Amino acid sequence: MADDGRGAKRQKTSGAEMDPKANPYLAHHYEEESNGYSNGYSNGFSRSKKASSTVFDNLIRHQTSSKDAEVAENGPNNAFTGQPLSNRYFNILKGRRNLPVHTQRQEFLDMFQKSQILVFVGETGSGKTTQIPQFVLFDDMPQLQGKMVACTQPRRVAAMSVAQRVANEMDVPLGEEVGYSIRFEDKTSPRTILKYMTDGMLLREAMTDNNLSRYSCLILDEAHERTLATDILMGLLKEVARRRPDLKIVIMSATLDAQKFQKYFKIGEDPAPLLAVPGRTHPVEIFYTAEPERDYVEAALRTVLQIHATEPEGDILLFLTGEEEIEDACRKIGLEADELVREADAGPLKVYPLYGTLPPAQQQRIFDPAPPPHKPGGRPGRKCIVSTNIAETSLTIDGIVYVVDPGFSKQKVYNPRIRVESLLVSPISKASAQQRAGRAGRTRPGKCFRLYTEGAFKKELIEQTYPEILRSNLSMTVLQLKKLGIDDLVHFDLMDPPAPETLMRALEELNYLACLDDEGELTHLGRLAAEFPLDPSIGVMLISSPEFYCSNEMLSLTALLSVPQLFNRPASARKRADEMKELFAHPDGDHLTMLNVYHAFKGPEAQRDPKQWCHDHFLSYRALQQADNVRSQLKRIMEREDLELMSTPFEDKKYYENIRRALVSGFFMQVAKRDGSGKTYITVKDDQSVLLHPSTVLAQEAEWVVYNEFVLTTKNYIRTVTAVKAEWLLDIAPMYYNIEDFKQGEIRRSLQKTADTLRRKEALKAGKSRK
DNA sequence: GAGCACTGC
Repeated sequence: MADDGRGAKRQKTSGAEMDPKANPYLAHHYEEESNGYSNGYSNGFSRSKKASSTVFDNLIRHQTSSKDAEVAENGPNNAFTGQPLSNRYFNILKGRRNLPVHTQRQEFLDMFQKSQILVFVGETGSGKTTQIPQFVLFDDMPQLQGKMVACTQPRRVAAMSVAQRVANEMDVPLGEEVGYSIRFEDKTSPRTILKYMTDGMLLREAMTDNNLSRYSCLILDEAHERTLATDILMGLLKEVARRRPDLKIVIMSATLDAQKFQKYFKIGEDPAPLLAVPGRTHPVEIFYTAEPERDYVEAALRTVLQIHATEPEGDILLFLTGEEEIEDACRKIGLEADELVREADAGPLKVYPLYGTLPPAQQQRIFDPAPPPHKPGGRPGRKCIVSTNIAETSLTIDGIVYVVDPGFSKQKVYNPRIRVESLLVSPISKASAQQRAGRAGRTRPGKCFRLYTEGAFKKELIEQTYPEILRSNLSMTVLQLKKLGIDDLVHFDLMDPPAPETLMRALEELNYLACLDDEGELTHLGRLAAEFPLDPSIGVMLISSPEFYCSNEMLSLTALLSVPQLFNRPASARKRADEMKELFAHPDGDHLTMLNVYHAFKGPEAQRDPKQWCHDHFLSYRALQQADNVRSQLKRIMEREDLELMSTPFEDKKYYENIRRALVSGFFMQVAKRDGSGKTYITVKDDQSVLLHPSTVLAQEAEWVVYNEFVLTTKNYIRTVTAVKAEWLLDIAPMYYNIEDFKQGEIRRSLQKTADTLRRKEALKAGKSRK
């Protein structure tokens, strides 16, 4: 179909695109509309043909009222598609009109129309995440602009489930007018006008489109969570708002911290306008323990079973800290509950684990209804969800009446002095505890059992968890900011600026990696590294790998390093699991072992029944699948950037050596040297005394090792280690291994010795060749 | 002799 023909036809027939020229308020947008956006829109065109006119014909952008929107929502046809609205739609609509946000729709519109930036505070149950973006749609009419409204979420599951919910509310198939976009999955189409996405995804988009020009309105949800991506986006949006006066911004938050957001987004000297909507939650009765609990997992299990045995109907939500703890607890609760059924005639109890790395299908199971009684009239069944922090915020599960809160979660902590990021089980904040308790009052009055004393709550818990930006290694963030075109990092306006030392560390690290030059400017390598969703050191390693003839292998390894735990080691079968791991072990280290696992996984034997094969070999099928996913994403980027994919032939005796050398090209700052002849190692430059993690396959003899991570538990461990040679360090990272920069000691002596030997060898060679 | 919450076109 010819372009001009389509354009003419659209004006007459597409309701959503109805004669923009006739509307003086839209005239200036007409030109934009004929670029790009119209391409795919014509595909879905026949659908909207039936609607010869729509409610939007009579509305003026940014001048609508809540009444207008309500009339539009009342149908009988869908305002955006022209299709007749379903019965389900009208049923859901009734519920939506009962949400607290609904009563303030006009107030919201007034503020939205008046101000470029708006802070919106809605407590849980206010309906803000689902309703506000829809309020925006009816007034902002992105479909007439060829633009979209985006609503960011810190987590993938939330983006997916909210998008599904809103698609239902708007009576459209998910992925059409309403879609979502997360890593590995873009469920949107050219028709999409409302897109839920992860905050990280929007940040990624900002790197290629610094003005975020595809959007007419950006809604940052759950801003109070202060994820790294949210914090950077907020700083960025302040700048984009200046460059794009047409862009509307809504910051949504759940807590009392609203003033901080208002002040940060001040317009001139005035704080950004604020709209607060009360939540709708039922009262939650809080119980504390009289004495501190020694073993919180054990106490949690006891509490769950007690609730099941004695409390009236209602589902249970238990917060624990990690995957294994959760799986373990689920098994134990299941067993004990069966006993309760047999011995005390308790109702059936279904136990579901919930954590981020769980496959989506299994995550969905938490929404299954509670089991019915064993026999008619018997004691009611209930479900118990054992979850990480993921259930604390975005993911809401209706029907929860009892919350068990041991008061811990795994949190990232960063120590800039020794440049170590680690996960630690730490006490939660008061805000978190309140959030957790609130989960019990979604559908009716509930109870929250805190497994700590009231005194501990009041005196020991901090008010708010520190924002992530203050707890992270910022090398990737700094690289992203550079890529986003932020040159002056020191004056980039962040809500909570990180310590100067942390920034300096990041700049220094990027300089060593040659991602930034001595002036702090992005280098070609830095620009490339920013294209990869990887830590800069790993990105650099991958980019350099063609020089070591092993980019195919490094692609696999990089993918493996960015997914969770590969090796399963269930408490019940540790010995078997270790034996299986031995099958893949490479004497030179864990990186090579992981690579062996991946190759075996992709081999014909495993591929006959990969799930079973993984199970038999105590490997995480999910992790390997995820690695495969990551690998293809990284491969696409490699190809796009013209980085060559190659391998050293497996028969070549340099096959593994090349891989180990390539490891050094990225990990040269994560190197440790054996201390004398003992078991301890010393990290290069930071002089930390560390031990090889007991999970390593590496024999203790290795003089020098590169390590993937530092694990702080009972002792200082380095995990995932591979043996390297001192001469490679000098050869591959001469800038970092400039011997004069090292203080006197074992490491310097050893490097010096290596350098001397190398020089003698060179001299010998030169002498020989002269003869 | 041990433990990865959350995210990334």
